[in-house]
Amino acid sequence: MLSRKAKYGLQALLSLARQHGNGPKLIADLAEQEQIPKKFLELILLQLKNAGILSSRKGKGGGYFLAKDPAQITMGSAVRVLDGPLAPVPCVSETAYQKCTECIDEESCGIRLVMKDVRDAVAAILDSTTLKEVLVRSDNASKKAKKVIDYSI
Amino acid sequence: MLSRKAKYGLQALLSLARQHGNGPKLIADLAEQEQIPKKFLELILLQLKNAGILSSRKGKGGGYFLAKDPAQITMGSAVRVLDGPLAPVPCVSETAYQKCTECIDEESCGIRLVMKDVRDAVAAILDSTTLKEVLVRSDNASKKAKKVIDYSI
DNA sequence: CTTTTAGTCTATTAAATCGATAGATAATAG
DNA sequence: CTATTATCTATCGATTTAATAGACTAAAAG
Repeated sequence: MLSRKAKYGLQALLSLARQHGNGPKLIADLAEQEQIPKKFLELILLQLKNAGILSSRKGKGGGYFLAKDPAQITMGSAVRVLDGPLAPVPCVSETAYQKCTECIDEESCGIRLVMKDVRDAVAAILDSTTLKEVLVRSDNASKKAKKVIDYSI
Repeated sequence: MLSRKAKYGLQALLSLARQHGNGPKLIADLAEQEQIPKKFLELILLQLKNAGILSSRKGKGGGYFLAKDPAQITMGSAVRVLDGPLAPVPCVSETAYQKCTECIDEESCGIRLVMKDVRDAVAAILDSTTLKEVLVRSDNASKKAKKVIDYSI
């Protein structure tokens, strides 16, 4: 399950991606537009900044902006920053592997075998999907919905 | 992330699947063999029973056993019982759909589009993997490991 | 060089969830 | 009836989550 924090973070990233190139955006504006508690959003943005996904400028004309191109930022990287590893169990995580304390034979653990498949499937999707792609897909979906309405007139 | 409860539950199910047909197994035995706190395991097994995955008998000669054949019980069904929906966000759940309160246009929500893919991928794996298959895969992995050892003698 | 602007840091809180435990109760076999 | 074994209800402490508060720092403007 995606935490509220991660969801807020993704919303903010997508909003920043949409206006990428038009200078920084204020936390306050972002909070209002996306309906996110401002103080909570501060922490989230800071975390994304510390992870190298966002950059910021202080003072007048300041705010937050993407540190890289929207096509260079994956959903997977953002989720990992905000919610931790994608793997359902630590013993199949590629980025934060941890051995099961009680598991005797990791190689033949059935749960592990299945959960490894799950992790790989999730990672394949999230690590290959960039903010740019999400915007495109979202726009296509809007357009499609609009078209349906147009036809119905 | 898989909860400890779900992990314990899957361990118990796999153990029961392995000796399916040989009568019921005591909670106490299961708890000891799988190194699970007995009282905690009671609740887990009960939950699986109420979901129709396990059956039980009280009194002497009693215990827990699978309600269906191991090839009829999927990992997905067990995880849903113990950890709830597979979907990372409720608005893409097939079994427990809930609308996002704040989301204006669900159809074009980028986060939703991606998370729907994630849900589908996870569900495709877990809903198609049965306890029986997990046992087979686990045995194959053990055999393979053993073979490596044999060769090395 | 002072004021305003806007991000940064540290701490705290309330509520929810998680993992686990305790003890009483109900059903079944012999 | 008695021993056995699952079932129910309640509770507990620890952790995590979501959110808030307030002081601090850096940059820009005048």
